[in-house]
Amino acid sequence: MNSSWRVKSNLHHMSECKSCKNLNCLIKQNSVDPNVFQLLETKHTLKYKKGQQFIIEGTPAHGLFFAYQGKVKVVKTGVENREQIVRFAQDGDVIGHRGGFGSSSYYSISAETLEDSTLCYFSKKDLKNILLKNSRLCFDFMLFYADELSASETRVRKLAQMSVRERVIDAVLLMDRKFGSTDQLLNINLNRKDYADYSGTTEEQVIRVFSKLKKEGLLNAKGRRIGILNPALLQEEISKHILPKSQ
Amino acid sequence: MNSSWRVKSNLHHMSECKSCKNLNCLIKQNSVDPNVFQLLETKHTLKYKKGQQFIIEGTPAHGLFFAYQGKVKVVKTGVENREQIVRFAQDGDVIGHRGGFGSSSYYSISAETLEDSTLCYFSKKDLKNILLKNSRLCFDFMLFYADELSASETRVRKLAQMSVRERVIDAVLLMDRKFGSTDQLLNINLNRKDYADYSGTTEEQVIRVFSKLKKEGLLNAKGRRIGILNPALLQEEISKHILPKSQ
DNA sequence: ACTCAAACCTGTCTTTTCGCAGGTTTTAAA
DNA sequence: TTTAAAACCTGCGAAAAGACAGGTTTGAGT
Repeated sequence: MNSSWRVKSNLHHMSECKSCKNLNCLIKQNSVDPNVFQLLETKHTLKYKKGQQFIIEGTPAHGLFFAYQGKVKVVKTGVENREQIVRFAQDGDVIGHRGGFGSSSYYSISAETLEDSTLCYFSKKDLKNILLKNSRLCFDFMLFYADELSASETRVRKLAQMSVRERVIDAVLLMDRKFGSTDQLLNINLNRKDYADYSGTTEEQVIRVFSKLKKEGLLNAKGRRIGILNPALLQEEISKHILPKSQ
Repeated sequence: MNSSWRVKSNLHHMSECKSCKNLNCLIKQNSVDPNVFQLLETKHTLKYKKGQQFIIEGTPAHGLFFAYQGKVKVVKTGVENREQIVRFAQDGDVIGHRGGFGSSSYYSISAETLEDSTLCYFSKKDLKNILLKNSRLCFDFMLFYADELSASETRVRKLAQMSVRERVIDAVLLMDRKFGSTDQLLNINLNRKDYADYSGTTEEQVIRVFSKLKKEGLLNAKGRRIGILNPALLQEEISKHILPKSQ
C-alpha cells in the first residue's frame, strides 16, 4: 500500500475532525450535521514523507483526499519531462477532483507532497453516499468546484496573455498569498523547475527573471530561500492583468 | 432589460422541458423529480440575436443560463483589446458558472452569442432553493463543475506546453468535436480573431497556420468557412500532448 | 448589382523565448 | 567534514512568436 503508513480511522480520528483547526475544510464546516458525523467513521488518515506521489494521473480513482497538515503540488503530466503544476494545496484543501465520484472515473491529475504531510481520505462510495444524503454539504462541494473552475479559467487567461516575467512574478506573489512569509522569506520550498512548471516556462527563464528581480531590489533569492522585498511594486507590474472582482 | 425580449415562463414553458431535446441538460435529466418540476415554473426563456453580450464579467450575478438552442462563446476580458475565450457552449450547456449561487458574487466571465440563440434562465435564489431540496440534482451540478474544472486544467497545460501551430490545430479539432461538420465544413462560424482568442495567440499567427495547413492539404479555408480535410493527420500531430484517460 | 467596412492575407522586422553548454554554488547525506 | 549529486547560474546562438504596414478579398446591407 504505497510506502506510506495508513491508519484505519476510529473514534480517535473522528474526534480529530472536532478538534481540527482547518476551518476552511468542507467536511469540518459540515461536521455538526449528524449525517456527516456518521461519515467521519469511514475516514482514513495517511502520512506521507516529502516528495511522495500519492495520486497518479490516469489510474482508477478510488477516493478523495483532504490536506490535514502539509503542502502538496497538483500536476498534470505533459510531454517529454515537462509537467504542468495546476495548483498547490495546503491545510484544509481538497485534492483529487472529480476522482472521488462518478462511475468509471480516473484521476485527471497527479499529486505529490512538498513536505511531510498528513492527509485525510474518503472512498468515493462513502463520500457519494453522504453527499446524496446531505444537500448542504453537496452544495458546498459544488460551490468549491465552481470557484476552482473560475480560478482555473483565470489561469488560462494569464498563461495566454502574460509574458514570462509577468507569469513568474504572479507565481511568486501567489506563494506569498497562499503560504505566507516569515522574516521576508516564503514559507514554501520550491526549486526553480517547480516555478517553471507552474508558470509555463523553463527553469532557465525563471532563473533569469529571479536574477533580474534581485538586481532590481524586488526579490531576495539565496538558493531555494525566496523572499519578496517589494510586494507593492511587483503587484503593480502585473496589475493590468488583474481585473477587479475576478481575481 | 437588455435589448432582448424576455418571456415570463408559464405552463407552456414547463412543457418545453418535457419536450426538450437537450438530453445532456442537467435540468432536463432531473425534470422527472416533482421538486425539480416545481422549479420549472420559475424558468424564463430569452432570445438573443447573433453577437449579443448577455453576461458581463464583473457585474453582480443574478442567475444562471442554459443554452436551449444556439451557440455561445464564454470569454474572460484581458489586457488591451485582447480577450480569452475560455470555452464554447451550445444546446444543453450551462453558462454563468458560480454566478448562480453564493451570496455576494459577481460574474467571472462574459458570454456572447455566436448566432441567434434561445436561452433558459433561472434566478440564483430559485436555483439555490431547489438544489438544497434535491441532492441528486445538486450532485449532478457538482459533477458538472468537477468535469469542467478538469477540462480547464487540461487547457492550462496545453496553453503552457503546446506551440502556436499545435494550439490552433487543437482548436480546429475541438470545433469539429463540439459543433460537428457537414460536407467537410465546420458547423460554426468563427473569425480568425476568435480562433486566436481561444488559442492564446494573434490573428496573424492563426492566418499563417491556416495558410500553411491549406498548402499541406490538411485544411480547407475559404474565408470564414473552415473544413477539416484530414482529421487523422491533424490529430496525429498533436497526439503527444493528448494523454489517455485525461482528454 | 453596388458599396464599403470588416475580415483576411503577406512580407518584413523586432522582440521574446528557448535550448544547449559549461560553469559555480548549495545542500544533504555519509 | 567531506563528498557527490542536485540545484543554480550565465552566455550565446537559434527559433518562435509577435507587431506593424499595406494590400486584397469577402460579405452584408442597400
